[in-house]
Formats: sequence, structure tokens, C-alpha cells
Amino acid sequence: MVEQYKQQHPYLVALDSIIFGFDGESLKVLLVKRGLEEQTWSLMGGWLQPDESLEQAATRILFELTGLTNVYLEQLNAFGDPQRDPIVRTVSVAYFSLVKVADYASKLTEAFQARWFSIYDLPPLLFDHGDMVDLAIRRLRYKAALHPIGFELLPEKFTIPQLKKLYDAIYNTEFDKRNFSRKILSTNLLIKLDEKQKGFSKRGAFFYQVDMPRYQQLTHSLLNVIPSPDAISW
Amino acid sequence: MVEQYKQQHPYLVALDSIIFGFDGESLKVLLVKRGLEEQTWSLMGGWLQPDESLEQAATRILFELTGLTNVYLEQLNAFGDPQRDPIVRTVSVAYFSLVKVADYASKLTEAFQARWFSIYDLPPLLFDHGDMVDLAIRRLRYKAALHPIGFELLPEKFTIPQLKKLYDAIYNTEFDKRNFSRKILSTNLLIKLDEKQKGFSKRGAFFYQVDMPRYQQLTHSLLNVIPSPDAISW
DNA sequence: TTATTGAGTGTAAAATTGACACTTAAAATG
DNA sequence: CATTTTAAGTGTCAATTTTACACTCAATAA
Repeated sequence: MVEQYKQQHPYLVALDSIIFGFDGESLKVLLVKRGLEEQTWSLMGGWLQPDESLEQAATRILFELTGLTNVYLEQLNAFGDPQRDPIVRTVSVAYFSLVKVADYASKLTEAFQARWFSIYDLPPLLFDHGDMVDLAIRRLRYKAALHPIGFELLPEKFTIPQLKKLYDAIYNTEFDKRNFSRKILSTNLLIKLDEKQKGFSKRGAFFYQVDMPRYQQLTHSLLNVIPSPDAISW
Repeated sequence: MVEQYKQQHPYLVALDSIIFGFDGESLKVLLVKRGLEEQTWSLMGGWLQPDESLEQAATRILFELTGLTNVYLEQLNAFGDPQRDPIVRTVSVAYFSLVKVADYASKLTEAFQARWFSIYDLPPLLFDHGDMVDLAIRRLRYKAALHPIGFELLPEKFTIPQLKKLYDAIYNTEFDKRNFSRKILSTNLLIKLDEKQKGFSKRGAFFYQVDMPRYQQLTHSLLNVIPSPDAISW
């Protein structure tokens, strides 16, 4: 009876994560040097262990390679081309992750030999990691147009201009600031703080933070977060 | 160097497909009896073979178990809970599929021991197949709200009332037929035929078919296909 | 011929979107 | 201290889209 199982070929199962960050100017992806003989830039990845689920494994690997915890993590796609890893056939489940760069930036690059790359200036990547990144960017654009996940890339407290810059970066465009803030504020997701940002502009912009209970309600609802989402496709 | 690979545990990799169909009244999922000792209703599934990609495997299995070819197929999610298959640890990549029931209905149930179940009246399912179906339904609702994929579930020629019934079934609601047809027609995806449907209503409804070139352009674009998509979430 | 049934269509009010420009707060400058 | 500079912040109007809602029409059946 269990014969049916015994005849089957097992494969290695890997997890790879596309980690997005935003440094205030442009959208970045976190990469590490990896490979057997030649070192190639590659995604954060590792192997599935016997006692863990896919999401647990992705979370563990992220922590081991970056020290990051409590980050936004979502399954992107499973990649299983027979030739994708030339050494051993491996199925890789890719996750994408949104992190608040500011909190970790220094730690990451020092201790972990990791580097942030602009999504418009990526080095050649290991295996099919380039495809994974492409898909992740498309998915991020798609998702961020409909769900208020942008906040995951910003610090706890942020200003509306910062948020607009983030969306400008994600969509490689420039939104109208009047329409943008009207739209964002109409979601009622943001709580205005008394505090103002110092040092960046003369006048200073008010800080906001996410209304967490409302955010929980709405993460999975459809909101039109950006103007003309019709232009987005995947 | 390749040591790194040798130390890893391999796992079986399966593919499972949630196959949606529409019989004119309600949304259905195609299931088969499967299992070792006790036969349980389960999704169409099979094992990944050494020489095929995930999508190829899903397509092959679909064909072997149902005879279906040329169907809409999209990766849903990879499921990898350590306990999901109690016999051997297996990672399953789930796909969801939209088929035109009419073309195949009889063949399927006869030759392949398969049965269509209303999504509101599912039997207990094998392993985590219930979770897979739940997720697939949510994904279908999400996707069909934004992309004109509903046609994949209807015959080549269909009427607007048929299409509305399909959407009513997907969302378990009743859309306003005036607003619905205005919205659908405004996409310019439908070509009106001269022919009318006979036998169903006295007056008869005009048949339409999809404008294929335009459909190709638009499948991946965001269209608001249904009213108030804000109500949909996943 | 008349009745029945589902197909097909229009309108007006409300809400949302998109385009567009001036004022203001605060620091920097001289 | 007055002036300049820079980015923040805000409002309006026209166009479009959405929603709610009800009657006529075509064809078959009686």
C-alpha cells in the first residue's frame, strides 16, 4: 500500500526570500554572496528541515541570515524547473518579505555580508533568482496597489511625504501629492501624531503611525491605494 | 562542496489541483475517491517526476486523471506542513484550474470516477485538501473581482444572463443585472453574436463570445469586474 | 389572442477621481 | 532681525464612475 510512496523520487526543498527594503529614496532588495566555487549574489535561502513547515523554515532562515524577526512574509511562488539548480534537483518555495530597513541596516551589512541593491541595478543572480525577483517586484506592485502594505517598509512613525516617496519608488513614477494624501487619509488607517520630523525639511512634516486595529481589519481587503491601478498588471 | 547538498533531507513533492466548474447554477469542485485503506474524497493529485517542471506536472496529472487539456491553470500555494501527509512527509504544490464543464461533464464522471461537488456542500477531504479548497475559493473570488477570468468557466458562446449567474454563484450573492451588464460590456471584451439561446427563456438571450486578442491583453490587467470589490477580501 | 416569462435597456443622484496652484511654517541666510 | 528659501499642506471644479431603481420587449405557451 505504501508502495505507492516508495516508488516516488524525493527532491530537495529549499526556501528563498526576496527581502524588500526602502531607504527613503529607492526600493532595494537584500542579497548575499553565495555559491560553490564562484561566489554569486543570491537571495537569502536555505533548506527545509524535517520538523518545520514552509513558513517556519522561511522565517528561521531569514532570522539566521539576517537577524530579522517579526517581518512581513508572504509566499510568492514555488519554483521547480528540473534544471534550476544544476547540482541537485531542488524545488524552491520563494517568499517575499517587507522590512523596515532603518532598524537593521547597519547590523545586516556588517555581520551578515549582505548588501542592499536597487531593484533597477541588480547584479547577475544565482540560478533562477532573477526570475524570482522579477516576479516579486510585480507581486509587490500588484499587492501594494490594492492593500495598504506599504507601511511595512517604513519605520513606525513616518510622514506623508515619506510614504509618497515610497510609492513613487515602488511604481517608478511620481504621484500627485494632493491626490495621494487625500486617498491615503481617506482610508482612516493613519493616526496623526503631534510630533514633527526635524532636520529634513525646514517646515517639518507631521509624523503618522498606523492604526493597528484598523490595519488588521483591512490588510486583506481591497482598497484602491494608488491612483489608476488599472495601469498595474502582473 | 557538494557536501552541503548531501546533508540535506529530500522530500516527496506532490501536485494537487482544485478544479472549478460551473454547471449553470452553482460553483463546483471536481473530486475523486482516493486513499490507502479508507477511500476519501480528495483533489486531483499526483507526484512530481524527475524530468518535469511543477506546471508540467500539474498539467500532466490533470490530463491523466480527467482527460482535460488546455485549461486555465494557476499556481495557488505550496503546502508543507510536516504532518500534512501522515505516511511520508510531502510538500504539495496546489494549482487551481477553471474548466468548461459542459464539454467534459459526462466523460469525467464515467471514465474517471470523478464527481462535481458544490463548494457549499463538500464532503470531508483527504489530508489538508480542505484548506486547499478554502484558499482556492478565496483566491478565485479575489481574482475574478479584478480580472475577467470568469469566461474560463463558460462555454465558448454564452449569454449575459449566464455570465451573471456565474458571478452570482462565485460570490454567493445577486448582482443587479443592469449594472452588471453595463460593467461587463464596458470592458469591450465581449463580441455579440447574431445567434440567440433557444429553449431556456421564451425571448431568448443573445450569445456572446470573448474577443480573444483583447482578452490576452487584459487578463493580467486590473479591471473592476464586479461592483463593490471592496467587499471582497482574502 | 392573450398571458407569461425572462431579456434588455435608461436615468438621475451621489461618490469618486483627476487635474491643477497657492499659502504657510520653519530654518537658513545676510 | 528681515528676507529668502524650501518643502509641507491644503481646496476646488469638472469629468467620470457608481449606485439604485422600473419599465418595455420578444418570443413562446396557453
